[in-house]
Amino acid sequence: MTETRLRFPPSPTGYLHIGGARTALYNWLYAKQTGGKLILRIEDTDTGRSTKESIQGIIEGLEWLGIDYDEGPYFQTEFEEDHTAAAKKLLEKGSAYKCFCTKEQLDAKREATLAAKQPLGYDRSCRNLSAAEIAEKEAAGLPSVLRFKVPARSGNLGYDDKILGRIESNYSEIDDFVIVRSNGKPLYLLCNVVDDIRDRITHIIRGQDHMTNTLKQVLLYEALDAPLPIFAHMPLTLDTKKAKISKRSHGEIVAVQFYRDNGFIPWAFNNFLALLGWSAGNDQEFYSKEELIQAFSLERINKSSAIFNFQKNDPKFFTDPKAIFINEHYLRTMDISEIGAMVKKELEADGLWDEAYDSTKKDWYLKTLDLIRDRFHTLKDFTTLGRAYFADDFTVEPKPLAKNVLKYTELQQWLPELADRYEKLESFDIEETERVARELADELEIKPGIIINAMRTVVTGQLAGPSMFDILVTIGQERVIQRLRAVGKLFV
RNA sequence: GUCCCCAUCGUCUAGUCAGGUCCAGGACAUCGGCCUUUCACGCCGACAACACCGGUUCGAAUCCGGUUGGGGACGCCA
Repeated sequence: MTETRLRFPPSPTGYLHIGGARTALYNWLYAKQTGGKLILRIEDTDTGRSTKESIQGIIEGLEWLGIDYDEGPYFQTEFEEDHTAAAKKLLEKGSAYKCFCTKEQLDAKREATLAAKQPLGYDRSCRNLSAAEIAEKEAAGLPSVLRFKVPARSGNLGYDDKILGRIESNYSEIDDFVIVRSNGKPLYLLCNVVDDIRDRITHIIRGQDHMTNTLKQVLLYEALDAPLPIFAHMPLTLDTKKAKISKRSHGEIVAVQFYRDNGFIPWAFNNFLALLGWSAGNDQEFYSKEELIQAFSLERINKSSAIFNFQKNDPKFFTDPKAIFINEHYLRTMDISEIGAMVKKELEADGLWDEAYDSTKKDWYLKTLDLIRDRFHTLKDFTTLGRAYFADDFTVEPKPLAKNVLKYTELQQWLPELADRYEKLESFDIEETERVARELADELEIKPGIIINAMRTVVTGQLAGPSMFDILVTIGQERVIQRLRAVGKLFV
C-alpha cells in the first residue's frame, strides 16, 4: 500500500480561523492514523491579498494547536514554473484555449444573463476561434486569458466522495474556467492541482465550499494524465444564523489565536473541534491524542454542517459553551504538572511568576493550583480570580465586599482579633485554624459563617472558592494575618 | 436564477447504509433538588427533536417520490 499524503493549503489572507483549524486537524488526524504525511502549503498566489502576518499567524496557530506537519511550509509562488508548464501542456494538447473577451464584456454579459434569469457562465465565444483569428487578435496586441476546454461529452462527470458518496454533475453544467490570467499568472484551480500532483497527495480533505471546484479539478487531473486522489468534503462551520463563518464578519471570536489568548488548553480545543462534525458513533466525548487518532474516520464525518454556538455579548459564555465545558474538563483532570507548565506562562505574562515555583516552592505551587483549579474555566482565571494566591495586590470584588464585609462593621474589630489568635498558633493547620475561628464566633455569639465568609473576602477577594481553611493554610500564616488586620481599609 | 449538498432536542450528536429491540439515547446549555461555611465539582431529576405531505410495508426516524427549509458554488480570489 502506498503512503498516504495529505495537505493543508491555507491562503494567507487572514488569521487561522476555527474552520481552517478543523480542516487542518482532520487532515492531521487522518495522516497520523494511516502513518502518512501531512504537508503544509501556503497558497499565496493572490499576491494582492496575501500577507506576511497572516502566514506567521497560521504557522503559530498550528503550532499552538500541536498540529505538526511533515513537509513544508511550501509556498505556492515558488512553483510558478510548474504551473506555467502545466498550462502550456494543456494549451498544446488542445485542452485549453485563449480567450480574448475583456472583463468589461464579461461583466456586461453576466449582468444580462442574470437579468434574463439564465444560468451564469462563460458563453464560450472564444472556444472555436481559428488559428488565423487568434493570430490576428494577438497581432493587434489584445490580451488573453487561458481557459480550460471542458470536454464535449454528454452525460455526467462524477467522483466518489469519502463523506458524501457519489457526486455527479452534467458536463453541460461545467464552465470553461480560466486557468491563467491575462498577465500570465496561473490561477488557483490549476496551481492547486499541479501542486497536489507534484506533492503526490493521495487524500484531499477540504470544505464543502470546494465541491464545484472539485468537479473542475477532476477534469484537470484527467487532462494532466494524473491519477485522481480521494476526495472528502467536510461540512462547513456556520454561525448561529447559519451563515458561513468568516474572518471578516465574525472577528476574533473565530480566530484560533483568540482561544490561545483567552486561556484555552490546546488539546481541549482540538477535542472540541474534532467533535464539531464528527463522532465515533458512541457517547465518548473526551479523547486523548492517541485515542482520537485511533478512533477518527473519514466515513463518520457528518454530512450536514455544524453550528459554532457562540452568542455575541453573552454575559456568561464568551464562546461556545461546549468548548468551555471541554476546556474545564481538561483543566481539572489533566496531570497537575502539565497544568503547572501552562499556568507558568500566564503568571510570567502578568509578572507573578516566582522562580522558586520551579524549585523550593514547587510542591506548594502545584498543590495550590490543584486546590483552586476546580472552579476555574480557563488558564486566565489563575491570574485573575486566583491572583490573591500569588500576590498581595489583588482586588476585592464589590459583591462579596458588600455582602460579607461591609454589612458587619464590627468585623473591623473581629478580624484583627482573629488575626491575633492566629498569630499565637504554633501549628497553622486546617484543624486549628477552623477550631480558633469557630471558637471566636462562639464567644461573639455570631454564626461562624459570618467570620468565614468575611475571611474569604478579605483573604482572597472572591465571593467563592475552595474550603476556607484549606485556603488559609495555602496562603500562609503571615499573609493571612496581614490581610485580616487590614480589614479596616475596606471600610473607608 | 442555475447547479450541487444537507435536514433528529436551543447547540453538538447516537440511531439511517443492513426497517421492528426508538411513544428516539448521550452531552452542553437551561430549570429544580441533594451535598455545602461560600462557590464550584459531583450526584439525582425535569424540560426539549425525527421539517412537511404522499408512497412502499404487517411495521418507517430509517427505504422511495415530492414539497418546504437551510447551506454552498456560479471571480482574470483562494
